[in-house]
Amino acid sequence: MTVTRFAPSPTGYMHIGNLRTALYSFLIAKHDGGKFILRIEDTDRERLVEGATDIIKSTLAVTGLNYDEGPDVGGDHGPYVQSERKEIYMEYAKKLVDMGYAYYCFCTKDRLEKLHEEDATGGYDRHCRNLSKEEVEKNLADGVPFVIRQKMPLEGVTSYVDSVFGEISTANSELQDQILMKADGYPTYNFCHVVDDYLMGVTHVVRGSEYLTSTPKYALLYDAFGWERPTYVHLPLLMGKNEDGSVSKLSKRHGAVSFQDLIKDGYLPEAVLNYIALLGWCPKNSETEFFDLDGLKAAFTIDGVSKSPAVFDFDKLLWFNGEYIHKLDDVKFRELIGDFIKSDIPDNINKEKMLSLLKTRISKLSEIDEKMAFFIALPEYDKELFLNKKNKIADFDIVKTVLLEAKATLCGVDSFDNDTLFTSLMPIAEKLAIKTGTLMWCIRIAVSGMAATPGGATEIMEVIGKNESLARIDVALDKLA
RNA sequence: GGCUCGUUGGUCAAGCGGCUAAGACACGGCCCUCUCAAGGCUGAAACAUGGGUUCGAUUCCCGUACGAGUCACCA
Repeated sequence: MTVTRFAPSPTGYMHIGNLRTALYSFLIAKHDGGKFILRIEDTDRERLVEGATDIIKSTLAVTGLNYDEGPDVGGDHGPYVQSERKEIYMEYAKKLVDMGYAYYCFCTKDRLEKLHEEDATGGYDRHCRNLSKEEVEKNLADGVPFVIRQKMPLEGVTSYVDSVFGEISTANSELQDQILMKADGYPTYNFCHVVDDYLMGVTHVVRGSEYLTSTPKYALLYDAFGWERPTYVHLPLLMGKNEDGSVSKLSKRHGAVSFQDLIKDGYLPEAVLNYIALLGWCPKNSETEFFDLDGLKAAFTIDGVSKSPAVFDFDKLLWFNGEYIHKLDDVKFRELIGDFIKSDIPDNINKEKMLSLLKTRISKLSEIDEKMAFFIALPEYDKELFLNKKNKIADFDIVKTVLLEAKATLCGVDSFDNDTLFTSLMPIAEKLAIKTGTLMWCIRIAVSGMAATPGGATEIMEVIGKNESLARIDVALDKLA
């Protein structure tokens, strides 16, 4: 059975790149009907951020990436928080020492720093690699602080096959005797993720390509323990576009790059998920780009993952988001938009009508206030706005005539709905021998004060009601007087 | 700097030895229209570069350039 995991460290917000890793990891498991595990990697005690784990969990929850095993869900391989597994790692590390694949190192941080100053590219000089058994025992007995390092082979080459990038080979001489267990008794990522992945039965290790070159070290660990190596699936990086046109790893300076920032900005989780699924992966033989989670589960295969980094394009995300919003039914839309409406809506406004007018004209929920402002209050505008070449409105006389006629007609209309308004006003066009466009242009400018509006003149009047419509026409007439 | 990986239009990308080199976003034009949006049609726009291999290379190999990643008691 395919078993994958998402193993974030709780150091803050949920980066969109992490979310994509979680998504792909989830999809690889679920495409095969396998299991998806959440594991919290909190071994760096200094970078821990309060509440970060909750953000991770809630993000997975709202995106539907439900895990079969994990903290607060349980499972046969718990605990799922690494700080609660501390003893396990020490046990396995000692096993490695006994087998000759690791060793105690008593070098102080000061010594390491000095080493680095002398030769910045040299790395650790393996000073403790060949300490005698007696020396080690004595130090241990004396309580000298220690770390445990992996004993890398000095010669030869280590290779592994990545299912996205193919065979990756590294000369063992490139490999540092990396630290497995830190002086504080906690393991490093380099060690504990291997132990946990094995113990939890993870078959596919899915992670960003920044691990591509360190994976040989992990493969060596599997070999040392005599464990079968997992399938490695490294994902292309997510990039952001810089102002000077260059690209670099997607980060805060590129804009809102955490999932919660995006949501706060009015993006829909479904749209975000759909968009990031397509960053670095392409479905086989699909003519649509629209996928919900079930669609992704069915379509996702590893051979569709690309090797080259993908630049995050906010324009396309925005387009996707707009598409998702437009497809919402009105009830759902009203529910979602509620949190984003900050302004007070006066009683004269037909809120439902207004929102359905706006629904197809916004691309993210946060645009709502700005887009509906003119319904609430007539904006300042200049009478020049009435002039319009396309409708052959070259002077204000015709505008005035139209508005006077419209006012007269409107006063006698009681039912201010779109259809009634339209059929009531149309005779004016006939009477004045002008086009519908010309007639409605004048009225629309008067009731909106804007050159471009969501909806036509009659729809706007339906929203703002009779009194307000007439009042706005009077304002226009005043301007033209 | 060493090592590793990558390179198809501005962006996401299909392609897996022979194609007029798909599609999507963004951009331009036209249509529709009660302005806008949506929708329909349409246009411009790409195989980094030099060598091979081959009857034939975007596709395979090597070099170059460019880009990225990585070289922590961080993950």
